Amino acid sequence: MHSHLFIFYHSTFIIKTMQLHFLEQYNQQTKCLVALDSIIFGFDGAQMKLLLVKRGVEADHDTWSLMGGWLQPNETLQQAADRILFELTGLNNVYLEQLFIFGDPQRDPVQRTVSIAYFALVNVPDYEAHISHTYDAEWFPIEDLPELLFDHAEMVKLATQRLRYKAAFHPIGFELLPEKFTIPQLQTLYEAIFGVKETDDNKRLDKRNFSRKMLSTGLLIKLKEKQKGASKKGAYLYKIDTDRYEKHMDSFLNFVPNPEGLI
Amino acid sequence: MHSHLFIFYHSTFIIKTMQLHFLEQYNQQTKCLVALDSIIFGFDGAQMKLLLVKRGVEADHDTWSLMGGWLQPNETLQQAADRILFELTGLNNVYLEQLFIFGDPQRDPVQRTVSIAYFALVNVPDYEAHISHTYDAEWFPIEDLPELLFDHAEMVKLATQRLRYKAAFHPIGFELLPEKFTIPQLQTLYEAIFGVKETDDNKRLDKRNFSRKMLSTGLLIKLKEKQKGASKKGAYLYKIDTDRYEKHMDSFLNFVPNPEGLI
DNA sequence: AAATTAATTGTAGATTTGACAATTATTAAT
DNA sequence: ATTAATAATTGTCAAATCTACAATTAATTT
Repeated sequence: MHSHLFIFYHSTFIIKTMQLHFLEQYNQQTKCLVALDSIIFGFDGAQMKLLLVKRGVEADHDTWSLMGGWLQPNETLQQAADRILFELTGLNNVYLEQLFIFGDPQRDPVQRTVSIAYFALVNVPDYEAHISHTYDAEWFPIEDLPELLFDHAEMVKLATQRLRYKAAFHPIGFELLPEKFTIPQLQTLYEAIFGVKETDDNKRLDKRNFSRKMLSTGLLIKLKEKQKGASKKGAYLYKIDTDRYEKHMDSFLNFVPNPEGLI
Repeated sequence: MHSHLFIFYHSTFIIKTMQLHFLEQYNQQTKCLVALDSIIFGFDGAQMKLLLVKRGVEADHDTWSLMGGWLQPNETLQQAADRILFELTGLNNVYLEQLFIFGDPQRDPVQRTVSIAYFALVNVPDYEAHISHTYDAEWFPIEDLPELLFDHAEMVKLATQRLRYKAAFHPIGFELLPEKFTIPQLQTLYEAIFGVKETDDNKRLDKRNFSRKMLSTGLLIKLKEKQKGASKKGAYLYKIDTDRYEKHMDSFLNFVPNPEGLI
């Protein structure tokens, strides 16, 4: 069995014939439905969450699903992912990053479908009210997910790995926090990303080392305000230096000791 | 405009009706051709190369292409990528890693196609004779590529970035070398990955530091043999500790000083 | 025997890491 | 008003790693 390219190159037919064959080759090929499924991670200040919608289809009654939909004829993949997320949640201007393409022949029992998985990080409180009143998406603790549609659980697993990998070497996750945040909040986020519970005292990161490393990136701008209420002393608020962040996204620091074990 | 999931959840039709709508939804969706294109990097001891085939189609006469073909009905994406590479080159047992999916509506002028890009690393001399005598694929220096089909140049660019990123933090690229190799060969490979020419004396990596770092991974097994011919003294040959390599693929060491600038 | 070539190996200062606890600012309680 | 309680902030030191630097070694060629 040879691929079309191979056949073409060996072809000695005249141009017209080749062109015919050419189009035939295109038409003979099986076509697939192309879905886009987005894994939306959220952080509420303590826990990592995942945004899901309920798919009320008979075959998959009561099954929760990632933010999914179909690719339309005249949009790019990125546009499709953005549009679908907006339609399902009202979320806009979320940076969706391509994760992986899932295309097992049996992954969708109805019809052969390849699914392009995207993932994104958002701050839960910023959107919670909006989402829950208007749409049917809900946040679930990442530690306690319901059964998911098709291979969506596998997608979540891979996205979690990718998130941990990135977090271990890059200062990321600021999208998961409010615009103004404290260093302890940022540390709690990092611990949540790596599945360290607040009670796991021995697994928590060292405050001194974390703070030192994070500040050494030069990406955080210290504000004069302090966070009120969360603690008696109050922690200084920081915001991110957006310009520097864009440029130094790929600056590399091990934020997690011995990441080999964690990833 | 609402996605199918959204519509379903709001539907109050009875089950039968829903099921009808459900299938209709599937059928209404546009289907795409799904292509797989593989970027095959090679190394001949001095230069990074890219494996291309000539696509003899009228519309793209004399245009070189990545190793591409169509997804067949009953194969996984990985199987399809493996099969296509085998059909075009005879190469077998090559580790193809998923890179990205390209799906611009206009990327294929004939018909809407999404293309899943894979990339792989192979040792040129191991396969050169085989490939060039039997198939129509050819190696090109990465620095001097011909015009490529569709968005294949973009794919190559992204694959190069990914390769550099990985090489900067992981001991990789052994697939690009013969089974037995020397440290200087490995260093030349690393320099080639980052586009450092042998004449760029100031950009070359430091021999002492590179050797120390690479050996500190514990992945290299020193053999008693020396490489003959390449130099008067002769360099010791090494092989890779495959078991350790599989386990420690993700061990992290900066192999390139200041990688931020390079990636 | 000498010259040539490329491989191999070493070191010292600077930087970063990781493992450790004391101090400080604020609020709540007495 | 004083004290207790809570969580934030900050510091140090030894070990490991990084970087920038050049001399020595093993073989071949002259």
